[in-house]
Amino acid sequence: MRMSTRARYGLRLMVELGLRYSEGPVFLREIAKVEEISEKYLSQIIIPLKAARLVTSFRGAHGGYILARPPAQITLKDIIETLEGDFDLVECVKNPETCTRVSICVTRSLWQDLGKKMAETLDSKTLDDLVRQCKDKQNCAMYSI
Amino acid sequence: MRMSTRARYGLRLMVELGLRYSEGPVFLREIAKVEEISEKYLSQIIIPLKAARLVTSFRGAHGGYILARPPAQITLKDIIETLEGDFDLVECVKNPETCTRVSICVTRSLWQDLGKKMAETLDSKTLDDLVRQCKDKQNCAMYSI
DNA sequence: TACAAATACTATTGATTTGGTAGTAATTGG
DNA sequence: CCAATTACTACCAAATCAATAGTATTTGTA
Repeated sequence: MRMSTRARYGLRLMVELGLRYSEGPVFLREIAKVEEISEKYLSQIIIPLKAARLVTSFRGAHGGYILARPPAQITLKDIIETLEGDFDLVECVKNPETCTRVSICVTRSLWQDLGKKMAETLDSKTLDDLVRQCKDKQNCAMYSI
Repeated sequence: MRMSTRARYGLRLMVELGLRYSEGPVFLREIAKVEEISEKYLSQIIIPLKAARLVTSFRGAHGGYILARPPAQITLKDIIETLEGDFDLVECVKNPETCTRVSICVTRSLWQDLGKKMAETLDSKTLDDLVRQCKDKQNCAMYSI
């Protein structure tokens, strides 16, 4: 069971945006360089983050991206859910009508519980927690330029 | 984020074996019928469960499968881990040497935490919990024959 | 001992998802 | 006007998923 690179890269992207939140819009190129991720790929990953209103973009010269709100107001659940989809581990959790066995199946509630637990765990942490950790390390990517 | 059908079918398979644990070996054909899953596919899924010593098989006429130990002694973590792989959500959790950024990356510990939480959640439940739920429902698959 | 019924093993396959790349269009500050 | 940036569309190779097919092996029993 692995997290997709979309979610992994996207989270790193958000951490970088969090580190520079007070400095205004950041070029994707810089983040790509610092995080050693393809800029083209990051530009794909950031689309859903924009759509979810976690990130705001500015086009044209001196454009860039900035968090739509302070890192402390963005939970990791917000981010992962946007990039990885919801935490309904099986289809029948959200759409019970897609399975004829829901009334007799005891596994459904397990998947429901597990998904809820994952969501809770991620909802209890904010982007700011990661940003602070990064700053505490003193050697996080953005500062090593 | 979805659980694979391997894990979903495999768990249902294990619940059925749990329901009949006291009755000796069960034919895969019967479980396939009751759970409405392809017998051929189930025969693939049960291989890792056997390898993990969660299930014991008997070949030949009047063969079948039976749980290797009582349902109360099999956690759901045992089952899901066997079918879905470990709970290391990113490669670097288990193999830090595969990423040059582990020393500066703050996302690694998050993935580690989340994986651990999932494992804990599943480790706190046993197959017997699901078997009991099924029996309580009075209408679980094995009883509806 | 032959046979039927079951598991064990090996290979294949179509569909989907993943993890990107490439190229062009649109926007905008200077 | 131009350079720099985001936005959009299309494409693609590789891996994974969800099976299916067929054959081999084992074994209780008639």
